[in-house]
Amino acid sequence: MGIVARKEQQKQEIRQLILDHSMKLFVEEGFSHVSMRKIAERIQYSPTTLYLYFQDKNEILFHCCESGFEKMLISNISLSLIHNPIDRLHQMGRNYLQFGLENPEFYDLMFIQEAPMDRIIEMGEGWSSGDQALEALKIIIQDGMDQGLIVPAKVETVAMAVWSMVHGLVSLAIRKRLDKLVKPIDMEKTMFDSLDWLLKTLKKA
Amino acid sequence: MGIVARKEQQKQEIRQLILDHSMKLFVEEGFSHVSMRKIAERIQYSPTTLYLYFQDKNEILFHCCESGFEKMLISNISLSLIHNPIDRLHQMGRNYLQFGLENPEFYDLMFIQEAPMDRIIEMGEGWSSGDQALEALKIIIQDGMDQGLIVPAKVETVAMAVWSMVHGLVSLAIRKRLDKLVKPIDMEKTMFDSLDWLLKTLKKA
DNA sequence: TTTGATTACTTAACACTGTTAATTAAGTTT
DNA sequence: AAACTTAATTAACAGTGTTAAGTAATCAAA
Repeated sequence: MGIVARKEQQKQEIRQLILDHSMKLFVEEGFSHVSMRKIAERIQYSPTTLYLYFQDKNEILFHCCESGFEKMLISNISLSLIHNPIDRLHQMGRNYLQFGLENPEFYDLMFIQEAPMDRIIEMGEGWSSGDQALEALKIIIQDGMDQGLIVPAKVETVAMAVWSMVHGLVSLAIRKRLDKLVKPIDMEKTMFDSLDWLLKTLKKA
Repeated sequence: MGIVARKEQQKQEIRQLILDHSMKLFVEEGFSHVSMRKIAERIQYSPTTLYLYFQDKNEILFHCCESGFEKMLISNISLSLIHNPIDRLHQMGRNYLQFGLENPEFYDLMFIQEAPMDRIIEMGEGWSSGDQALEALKIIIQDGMDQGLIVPAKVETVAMAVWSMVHGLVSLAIRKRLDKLVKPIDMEKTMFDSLDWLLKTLKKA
C-alpha cells in the first residue's frame, strides 16, 4: 500500500505546515491576534480546510504548546552536567526564567491560557512533555532533601513552591504587573535576584 | 445648579448599574463569557449605550478590577492585629491564597488578564489599590529584615519573590496546571502547605 | 409659545471571530 | 465509462467590540 502511505504522509505534511505557520503567527503577532482565518491565509488554504486536519482551534493551540515544551526541554539538557541538587535546581530556575522572557508567547500558551488545557482534559491523558518537566523537578528536589540540603517536606509541596515562584515571576512580568514594583529596566535583573534569594534561603536551612 | 447636579448623579447611578451587573456576570459566567451585549441585556439597554458611560470594554474591566482590590483589602484589615512581621506576612499570604481561590474570576481580572492593564497604562497613573497592597507587602518585609528575621536583600527583591510565589500558586491553580502535580482533592491543602514551607525556610535563616 | 439646541438612547452597520453544512472538483476503483 | 471516495471550497450562522447615523425627548432662548 505505497500509495496510501504517501497519502498519509502528505496529510501529515499539511498538518505540520499548519502548525508551523500557526507558531510563526503566535511569535510574530501574539496569542490574541491569531485566528483560524489568518492561519489559513498564510498557508493559502480556505479557513475551513484547517478543520479537516484539526478538530478545532484548541487542538492547534495544544500542539503549539507541545512544541513549546520541547523547546524548553532542550534548554535543560545541559543540566545533567550539574550534580549538586541545589545548583542544579538553581540553574533550572534560571533556564525557566530565561525561557519565559525569551518566548513570552509560547509561555503564555503553555502556562497561562486555558484553551490548550481544555483540550488536554478532554483527551484524558496528555501534557506528556509538561509531566516530564515536572518529574525532573521532583527528582532534583527529592535528591536535595535526601542529601539534607533542603528543608524536608513532602516533595510535591516543595516542587509546588519552587515552580509557583518562577511561574509567578514570569507570568507577572508577561502580564505587566511587575512594572509597579520595579522600574522596567531593573525588572529582569530583579527577577533573577529573587530566584537567587530563594535559593539562598533554601540552602541555608 | 441643583438640576445639573441631579443629572450628574443619575449618570453616576447608571454607571454603577453597568458595573454592578458586569461584576455579577463575571462571577456567574466567567471572564471569557462576558460581552458588551450581555451586559446591556441585563440592564435593559442597547449595547451601544454602554459606550456613553465608558470608553470601551477595557474601562469596564478596569473598574471591576478596582472593586476586586477593594474586596482584597478588606480581607487584610485584620492583619493590623499581628505584630510579628513573619506571622503577619504568613497570614497575608494565606489571605491572598484564600482570596484567589474564592474569587477566581476577580483574581483573573486583577492579575492575569492583560486587558485592564492596558487601560491603566493608557491612563498613565492608576492601579492605586494595587500599589497600596504592594506597599503594605514591602513595609512588612522591611520590618522583618530590620528585625533580623528575614535573609537580608533589597526589599523589592524579596517582595517580588514572595508575591510571585503566592501569585504562582493561585494562577497555576486557576489555570488548571496544578492537577498534574497533585490530585485535585489535595490541591488546596498542598497550596497552603507550600506557603507554610516557604515561610518556614524564610524564618529559619 | 414656538423655535432651536442639547441630551439620552437606539438602529444599522462594519469588520472581525470560531465553526458547520452543503457543494464542487479531482482522483481512484470497479 | 460509471460509481465511489477524498480534498477543498463557498456560504452561512451566531457571536464579538465598536462606530456612525438617526430618533425621540427635554431644555433654553426668541
